[in-house]
Amino acid sequence: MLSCNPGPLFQKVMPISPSSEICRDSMISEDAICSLARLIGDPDKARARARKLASLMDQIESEDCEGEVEVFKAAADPCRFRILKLLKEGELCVCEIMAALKKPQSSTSHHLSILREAGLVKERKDGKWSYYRLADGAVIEMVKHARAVKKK
Amino acid sequence: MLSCNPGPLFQKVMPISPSSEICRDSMISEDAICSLARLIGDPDKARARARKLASLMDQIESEDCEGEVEVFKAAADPCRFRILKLLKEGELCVCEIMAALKKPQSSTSHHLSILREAGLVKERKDGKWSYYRLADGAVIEMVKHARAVKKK
DNA sequence: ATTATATATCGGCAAATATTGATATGATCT
DNA sequence: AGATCATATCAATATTTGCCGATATATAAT
Repeated sequence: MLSCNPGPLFQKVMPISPSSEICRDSMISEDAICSLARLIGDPDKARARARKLASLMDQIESEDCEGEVEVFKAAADPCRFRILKLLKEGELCVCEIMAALKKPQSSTSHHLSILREAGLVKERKDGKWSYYRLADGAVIEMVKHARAVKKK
Repeated sequence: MLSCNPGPLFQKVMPISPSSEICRDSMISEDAICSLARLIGDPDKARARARKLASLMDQIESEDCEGEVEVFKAAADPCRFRILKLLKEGELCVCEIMAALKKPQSSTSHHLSILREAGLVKERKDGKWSYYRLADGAVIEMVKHARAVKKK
């Protein structure tokens, strides 16, 4: 996989080796260390970079990101994104959303359940009707920034 | 599909019918009109609601949302989301990202290309190395709001 | 009670996406 | 030039996701 095996480059930055304290403390892999070998000629920089990478890796392993990913997944579909835009104007019942999207009832309901479980929309039952609305102002902000990203 | 066909409920809100000016002007479907029948006993409210829905539908048909959806799709994957978090701390080369994610080179490169094409990250070439960084502050803001959504 | 209505859920198929080894490209070093 | 290295792209497979008809559930009207 990694073509970056211990070789000439690696030898030159020996101060950072698999046996160094950076490796022991943070479980940083030999491959990772190895990739730092590109900083030839400056072992100090390489060491600093290894430390940084090590701390990033620790952070990544500890934090879970399933929640955020679920939110993005929910918004990452044309139908569901349109639903979010519809709901910006206020709450609507499934019937109306279905009509606006021109999708069958089962599809509409399914998309709504994904949005609901991800926390993007909230449901309010009233008799046999279900009304959906945006869960939070954060949803609108998120969409706004997504648009800003794409603008460039 | 729609069980909401012209029936007793529909008859009661006849003022809003497929032949009304709302229908003609905005291509609002009979199904949509029909779904408004739930506002029985208040044709004025129903008419207002039909107009609102009609304008929402027009808006939805005209605006394209592919850009935003592409941004969300790019962020909606655990690997790619981790990459975004990694890059919050500054630019990294593919080699380091690959090491931090513990994914093969081809996967890492592929994910980076998706992030790049969606506009979330930028690339800088330096010799044989490619350095990636977040494209914009808007990316961080977007992630922040996604987290806020999930917090509840 | 029976029927009609609004929504949710199931199930199977089709389309999209992720994964990864193999190969290609392009840069650097010897 | 030839070898090595970092990254990108290709191609085949595996997994996930969307779609929609059929069915289930629950509420309200008759």
